[in-house]
Amino acid sequence: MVGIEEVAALAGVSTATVSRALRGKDHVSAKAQAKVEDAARELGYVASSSAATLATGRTQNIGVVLPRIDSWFFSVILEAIETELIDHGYDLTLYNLSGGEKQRKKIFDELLLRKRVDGVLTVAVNPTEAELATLNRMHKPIVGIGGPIKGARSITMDDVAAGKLATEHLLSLGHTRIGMIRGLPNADEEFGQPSLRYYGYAQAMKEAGLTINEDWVADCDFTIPGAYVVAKQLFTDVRDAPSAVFCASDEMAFGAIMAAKDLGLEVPKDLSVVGIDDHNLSDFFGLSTIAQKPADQGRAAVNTLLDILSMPNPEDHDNVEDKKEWPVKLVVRASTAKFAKR
Amino acid sequence: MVGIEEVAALAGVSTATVSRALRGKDHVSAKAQAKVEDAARELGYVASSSAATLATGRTQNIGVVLPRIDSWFFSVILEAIETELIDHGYDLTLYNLSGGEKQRKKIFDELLLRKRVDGVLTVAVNPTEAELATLNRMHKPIVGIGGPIKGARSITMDDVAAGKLATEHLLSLGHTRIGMIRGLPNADEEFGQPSLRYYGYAQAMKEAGLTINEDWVADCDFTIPGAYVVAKQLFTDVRDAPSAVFCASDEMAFGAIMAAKDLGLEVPKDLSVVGIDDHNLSDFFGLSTIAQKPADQGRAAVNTLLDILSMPNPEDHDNVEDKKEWPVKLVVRASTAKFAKR
DNA sequence: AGCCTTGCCGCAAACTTTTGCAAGCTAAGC
DNA sequence: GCTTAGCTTGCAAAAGTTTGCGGCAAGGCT
Repeated sequence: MVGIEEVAALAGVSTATVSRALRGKDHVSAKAQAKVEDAARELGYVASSSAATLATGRTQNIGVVLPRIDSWFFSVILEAIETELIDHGYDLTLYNLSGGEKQRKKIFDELLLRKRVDGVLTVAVNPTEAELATLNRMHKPIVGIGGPIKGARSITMDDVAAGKLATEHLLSLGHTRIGMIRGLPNADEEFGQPSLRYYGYAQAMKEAGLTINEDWVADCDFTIPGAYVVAKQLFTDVRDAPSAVFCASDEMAFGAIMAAKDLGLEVPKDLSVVGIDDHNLSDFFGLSTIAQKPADQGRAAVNTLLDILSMPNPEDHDNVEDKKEWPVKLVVRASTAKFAKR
Repeated sequence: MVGIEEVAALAGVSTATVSRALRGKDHVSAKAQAKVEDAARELGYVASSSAATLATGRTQNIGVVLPRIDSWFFSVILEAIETELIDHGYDLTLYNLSGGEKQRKKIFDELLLRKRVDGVLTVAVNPTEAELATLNRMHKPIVGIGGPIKGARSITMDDVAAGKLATEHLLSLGHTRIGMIRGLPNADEEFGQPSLRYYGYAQAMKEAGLTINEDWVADCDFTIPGAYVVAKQLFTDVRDAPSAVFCASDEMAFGAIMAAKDLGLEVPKDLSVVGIDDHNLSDFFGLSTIAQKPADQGRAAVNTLLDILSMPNPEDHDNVEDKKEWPVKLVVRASTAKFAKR
């Protein structure tokens, strides 16, 4: 296995010069630089990251923790994070929490602390006080996406505002009989998005002087099939069905749209549907929705984390609360229309 | 930062004993074991993985390379791989190739070789000879999923057989006018699954004594919207439309089903549809399909890689070609039925 | 009682790189 | 021509763990 010494020998310089030349940090004469680079290429030398880490204390590696991967939001965000990290010369080690509580403990108590990562990015994960404390003790900065983290930096959209915006869109079209398919409170999300989005809905309804018909509000598990089932009930069960429905996620909106179609209802003539996400299939379904651009959120999170890491003195790394509101935007497509008496 | 020496001091033993006690490998007296564990817990000590790597040459870390993450197959497989690796005490560092050729070169030439990973897992990525050679030179074993790798181990389903099985299912139901929506040859897949699945279809048709109507074969980009568009054409354009269609992926089958519905066709009465994958939404759509169980494939790949790594002598690591066929299974649901004259 | 085996444990080398410090060299200025 | 400044380079220490080898103690056997 070829090490830095072989390269130094071949280039006729010391290992110190090799190290400096290859990283281009310090001043090295052009001649030496060239000799070293040639030698390194010839030998196929690439530095051992463990040795470098040991010497510098930096791993050039970020730990990313998320509850699951196999769903639209998480996979999109993960892909964006990965690409952004690579661009900045960082590796990504992945931890998904789908293995249960024991695995979570292992990840936070051991894996993240093995001096294997310089910092941590969490997505829709709410670290406990204890978890945050260990991270802090190790001076590992953390930034979260998809939910405010008490005592740390986070990038998160305003779920109440999003829910309100979606509902107001329906209101502005003249709808008054507006239902909602909301997420189950104990879904993966650890931050109560389900309730927050419902609050936004409730708030908008109240401000419009409308009361909420509880029969028009259904709980659902955030999946297409789940929404299909509750939507079918919602649109048939009650004598007086809603003329519009706000779904707490785009995938649930897809289920609702398909349910409506199967019931012979036309969207948006008979029923307006609005979601939250701007899923990559939303365009296909013609779904009006609140865009939250997870890929951009991921990139932004990477950049704030890397900013923190580039600060000169380590005590600055310590986690301080700083919640950055992520803007949301209404995207109007073909699933919403002016209310028309049936 | 607390190191092994502090623990040794507090426990009143040498660092050697601490190391041995904490990993439970060597024989350590029960008393010493307890003392060390207490001390470590008290100080919140956890070993530095870089130092351990430097000393042992093993990283306890696997590199996983895939073309994308934001699609069903890849995210499911990635999640399974991650969980399996954690269970075995390994970390996962993730490389996705969506950043283009330059990024790919960087990943294979630098990142994977920094002695940061013990082995490599690729999903639907076909390494070039050169890439394979560097890996080999570094004695990094590699195992691939989703396509045979020349000169390395791989786990892959038989795409021809899958296509044939799907088609034969339709044939066995009495269909003769069978179309196919196949994938575009230059999709992400680097192995030509599109053509392979088509060969299976063609073979089954030929063996049944049927000729293929080229008007009933359409190319598509493996997406739902894409399939929706071509399916609509397929079912209307020709005077004599097919009575059954085989889609090279489940997502394309979903698009086809929705297209049929929008055209007023009933599935399976007017049209039978079969796919490949067993996507998690296939049940919802009632889609008959060929299951390929990506999560199981991922776990199997992890285990063969870990088996290789646990071999005593390093020369055994060298990559040898060994293609393991992954079994596929027909899952019959509600989207296929006996052919009935319209 | 002495010897041998067995089981634990500690010493110190090894793994590979980075970096502070000091020294060497070159060129410029007086 | 000599001094000085500034750039370049090398020496060697340091980072934190693992592990082969040898020593030591205790217990069993003759």
